[in-house]
Amino acid sequence: MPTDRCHFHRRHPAAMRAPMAPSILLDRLDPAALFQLTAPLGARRIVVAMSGGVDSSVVAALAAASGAEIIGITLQLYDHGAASGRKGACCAGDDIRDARAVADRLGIAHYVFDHASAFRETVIEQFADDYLAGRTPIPCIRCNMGPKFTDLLAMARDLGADCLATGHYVRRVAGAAGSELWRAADPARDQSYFLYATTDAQLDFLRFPLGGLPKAQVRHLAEAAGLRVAAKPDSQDICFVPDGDYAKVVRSIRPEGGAPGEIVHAETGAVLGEHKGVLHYTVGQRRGLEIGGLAEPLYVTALDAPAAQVIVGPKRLLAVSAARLVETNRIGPPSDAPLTAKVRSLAKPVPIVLEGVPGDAAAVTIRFITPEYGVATGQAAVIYAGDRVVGGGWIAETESGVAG
RNA sequence: UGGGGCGUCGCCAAGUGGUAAGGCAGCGGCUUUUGAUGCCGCCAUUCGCAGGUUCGAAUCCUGCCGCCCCAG
Repeated sequence: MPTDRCHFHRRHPAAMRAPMAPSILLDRLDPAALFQLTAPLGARRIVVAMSGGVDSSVVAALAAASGAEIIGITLQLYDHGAASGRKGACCAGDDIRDARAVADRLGIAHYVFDHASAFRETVIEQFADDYLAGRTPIPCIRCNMGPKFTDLLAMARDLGADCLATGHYVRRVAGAAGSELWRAADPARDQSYFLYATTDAQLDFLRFPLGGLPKAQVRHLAEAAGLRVAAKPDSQDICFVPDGDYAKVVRSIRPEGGAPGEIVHAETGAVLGEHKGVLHYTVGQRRGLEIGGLAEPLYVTALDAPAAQVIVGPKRLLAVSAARLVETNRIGPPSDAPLTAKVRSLAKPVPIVLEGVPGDAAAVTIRFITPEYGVATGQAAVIYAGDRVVGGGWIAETESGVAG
């Protein structure tokens, strides 16, 4: 159990209204296959990570229909009033109420743990520090690594669960050498990028029942199960940033950061203007520089946090030929197949050559066959062999140039 | 206070009698479980100001204002 003090909100299934009638839609899916558990499921205990969104709610519904004993757990990750009524958030305020309502509806147990202080330390403060250092953080991965796949997973084990199921769109595939992590069947929904840091041990215990389903079907399942979250908007943006103004969050955490400075041209060294703080920019960014009068748009090519400088230049200066990854993780066996890598969540995987062996926090270098643009330190690079996640790491350094 | 040049959207800039291109910046939207990128849309009834010529001018004429250059 994590160090956080936990507030229990135990719901006793017996005290609930009678579970809903089994849905035809749910019946069509084989629970044993969805949750990768051996029968009889009646003897199994599944913990479901419930964020209050559609996806994890459907996982809970699928689990509830499986015949296993189900315990829903929701982590309260933060609690600023501004978040409570917000669309697309998770894990605070209304979302916790939604999760509880879904659990009630399904007739399953539901615990809420106050995880706010741990989340603040492991995710939000790291997020702020990354920005102050001129990096572009990606808190969702840190959140998966810590609160979800370490802390919550430990809770599930303590509760005697056979597995922890989440609503992530990613597939867990039984391979010859153990569990493997694969991209979701629905490529538009794939979330494997956010899960590259999952360890083999964690993966062994995790289940992702939605990995093989298209999003539309998940919505239908939510409707069929009569879940009030069926039409809830997908979460997006950073969950703990109330209105998209992440800079405000950074300043509230680290008031000393965010000093204004010069905008400098990468090639001429000319000072083109002033910026309102390095934390407002990321490599590859175009908008917000407020420098006009040029024939070509200007992009941020680098951030020099110590000098408080934003370095800018034309798009061609964004070309990156290689990136050094640190704190790497490896999932499953190494692969001899041609590899690809994603350097942003929305990027397409591009062909790379791997130098070094990822895993055990080792540093490796990925070399792009064709130049990649907008590669920012602090982001993750995730390495794929086909649809399988081989591993990944944090981008610590990039090598500019058009040569592959 | 002689000569020459220029003054078109925040910036750059086309347009020299026919009823204001484009780029950059900005704004809005789409897309998106990170930050970006990308894409789409919007963005000067008005051309330093005031008169005049003309059916019609940012484009021609006059005056004024401002800026620049060369002379002194």
